[in-house]
Amino acid sequence: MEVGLAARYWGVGGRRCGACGGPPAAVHCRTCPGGAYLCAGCDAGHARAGHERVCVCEVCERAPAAVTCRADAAALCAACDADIHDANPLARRHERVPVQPIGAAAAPADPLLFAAAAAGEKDDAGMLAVGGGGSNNKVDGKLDFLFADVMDPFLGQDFARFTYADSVVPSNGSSGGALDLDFGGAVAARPSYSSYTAASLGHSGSSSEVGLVPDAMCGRGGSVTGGVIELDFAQSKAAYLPCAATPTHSVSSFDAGAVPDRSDGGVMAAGRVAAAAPAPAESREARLMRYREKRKNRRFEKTIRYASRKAYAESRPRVKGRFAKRADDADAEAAAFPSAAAAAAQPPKQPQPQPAAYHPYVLDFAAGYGVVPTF
DNA sequence: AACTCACTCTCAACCACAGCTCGAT
DNA sequence: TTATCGAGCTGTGGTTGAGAGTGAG
Repeated sequence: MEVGLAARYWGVGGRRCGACGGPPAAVHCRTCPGGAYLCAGCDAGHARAGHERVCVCEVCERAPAAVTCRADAAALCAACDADIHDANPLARRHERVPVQPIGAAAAPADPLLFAAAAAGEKDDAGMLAVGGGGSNNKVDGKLDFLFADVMDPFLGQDFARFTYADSVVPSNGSSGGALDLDFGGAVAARPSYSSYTAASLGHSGSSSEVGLVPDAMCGRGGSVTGGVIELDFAQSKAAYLPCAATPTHSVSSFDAGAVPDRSDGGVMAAGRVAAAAPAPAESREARLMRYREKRKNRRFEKTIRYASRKAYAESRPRVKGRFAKRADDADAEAAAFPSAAAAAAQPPKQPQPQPAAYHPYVLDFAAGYGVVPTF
């Protein structure tokens, strides 16, 4: 990546508040002559005056946000939007909507927050609810979002809200050791660990290119202590998890982006993160840095959560791509697929040429019915 | 400009079943 | 409180067909 582009992505040289010159600008006031970049503190007066303001691009922090990307949960200026979303086909599919002024009237103002909540999406609804614990101050709640105090609890997490990314795997329904975020009791969202599997965690057990998520991350055998996930791979899946043989998995939250780096806000116990309130001590820069790091490390490859199921699926007989009953259940097979059974019963007119990748264990059931063991 | 046709590309649905979850006992 | 049981759910991959998109005529 070019230096200039990297500088933009990492927010180097973000705008300072045009009013006080102190903290980084968080909003851009359209009402002020020529526009004004304001920090949170200085923005309060403009808010009271009813000025029309939009948040600053969360990537470059140098231009007013033009669009809101729901998949990235970020407001981006036009240039950053183009850079980020032209990067690959998946990114191009991100749904983006024009950013709305902060003071705009309630409901559909920011689809990222409000439309999603209305649609009943738990994670986004959680973002809304976290704003002030079901805040009765709507304006403040939105400002909190803009200043990352709402979104931040999610910045360190990869949620299933990246619903347009191919790598997303719905978290399973377990509640055991899964990371449940309980933001003031308003919502319990389950993270998807898909984005930091292969590279971040260093687990790549499958023969394919996909990442492998250890089951311990998915509800069993995990513990969270002090921002570090300690995975106990000896607890389960030792039989088939390739990574189980090297149980030295202690992943820092920075590396994995899986656990919010909170020293004051969240109470982590028994695999449950209770972040009752945003962490005021953590700077916006740090949180944005973590968000960008996570986005940078995002993986779009398909993620395998259960290696055993993959192995079974690969070894399972198929009919036209669909799973079929086991080959040893021949009678049931004949009943289910009489044409195939009849064809199989016919002696071959000519010896069938063996495919290039012929495997002695491949059973050819009427051309197209095969058992492909992977062991 | 509007329409048809052929072709390419994308993506959801389908299937069986081991393993998991969770409520009941 | 703990253990056990069983019903129901989840996730896995290759193929296919429907639908969208595109370009030529």
